[in-house]
Amino acid sequence: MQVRLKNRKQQIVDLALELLQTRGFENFSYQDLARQLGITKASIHHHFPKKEDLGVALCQAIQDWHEREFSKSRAFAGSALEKLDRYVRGTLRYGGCEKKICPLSSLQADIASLPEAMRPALKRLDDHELEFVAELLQQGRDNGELSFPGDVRAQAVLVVLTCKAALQYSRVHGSEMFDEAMAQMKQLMVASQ
Amino acid sequence: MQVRLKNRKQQIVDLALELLQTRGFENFSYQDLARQLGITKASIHHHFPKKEDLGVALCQAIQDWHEREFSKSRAFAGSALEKLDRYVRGTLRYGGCEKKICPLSSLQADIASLPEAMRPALKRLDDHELEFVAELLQQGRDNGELSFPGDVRAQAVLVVLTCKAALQYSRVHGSEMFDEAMAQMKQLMVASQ
DNA sequence: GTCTATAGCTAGATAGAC
DNA sequence: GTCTATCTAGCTATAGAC
Repeated sequence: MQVRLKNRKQQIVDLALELLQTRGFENFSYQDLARQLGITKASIHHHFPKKEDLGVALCQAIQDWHEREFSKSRAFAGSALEKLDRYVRGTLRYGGCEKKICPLSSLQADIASLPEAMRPALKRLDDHELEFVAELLQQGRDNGELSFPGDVRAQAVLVVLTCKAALQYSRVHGSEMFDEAMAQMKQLMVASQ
Repeated sequence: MQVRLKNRKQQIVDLALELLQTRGFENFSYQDLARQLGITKASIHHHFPKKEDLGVALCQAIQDWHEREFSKSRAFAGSALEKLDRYVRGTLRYGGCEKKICPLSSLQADIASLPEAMRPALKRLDDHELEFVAELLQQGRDNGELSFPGDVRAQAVLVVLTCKAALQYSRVHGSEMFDEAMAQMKQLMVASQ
């Protein structure tokens, strides 16, 4: 029935997103999805004929997540530092635990093997995120909460890059490394110049 | 003959390292290696019976590279900033071009699927690299070239993380993003406090 | 050291019954 | 929408000839 179709599709996307963050796009299979959902591979193929189709749906799901989170942040009546904290502890992680990295980092790592259709989507998602963080930093610098030299965009690149890599490292070295990196980053942006 | 054995083994490791940096450990096969070297899969298995054995050899090769590069840097009579530049443009890249990321980042991304034997090796390699960069930053702060708040180790984490992520991003967004991130990072370390 | 041949498995994907 | 059955292709790995 139509109702279950949507639910099932959503279940598949949710699980695939989790496997993307823990194992990478090329390192989970329709078999993995089928087993964990209690259905067969053929059923997954019914919803997403090719894995590439699933990949595109994953990008769309991330896009939706971004849009929800970014507009929540814009509506949130807090300081730039608080918003940045919410980004670091929430948005960036996509409901993540210690074993999950950012789904965009995961896709970047597999870029050479990724289906062609996913690459422009990935680039757009990265750009969208950078734009959002740049907006945050701009606000913070304007009202004096943050201080850093140079271009806002360049600093946004630095912040986003650090967050992503910190998630990747913390999977190998423990979450203290994530906290250490975030604390140092913050110190640089309130102490500099 | 013994002489060719060593050469062949080295050829395999060199090529595997390149594929590790471009595609990831789980995304190249003995078939890929065999094809590009003009031999058969069975021959690769002669040198590295299991893929895990090849993986361990890759870690060892990276370790050797680190040791060579780090001691060259220590012997180099330049400023801390110059040494940092050499790290960013040379050591970090492992002979890399625009399509290659750091081999350690690549292994981190695949951590969940990696053979058990490679994980402690990966952690040790990361730590070794962090130690080296911390040493550089310490020297730079001591002689007044660099200035940054907080712990040297924490700043080293920040620098290394940024470099690694910048390589990953630049594969998707072009090398200008790498340059932009490095420039901003440097600005923060000479301008702050 | 390199080869042919092959085992055993898993991947993505499709056809067709229900 | 989900199933069984099946296909093709790729993977890691091994045995044994040369």
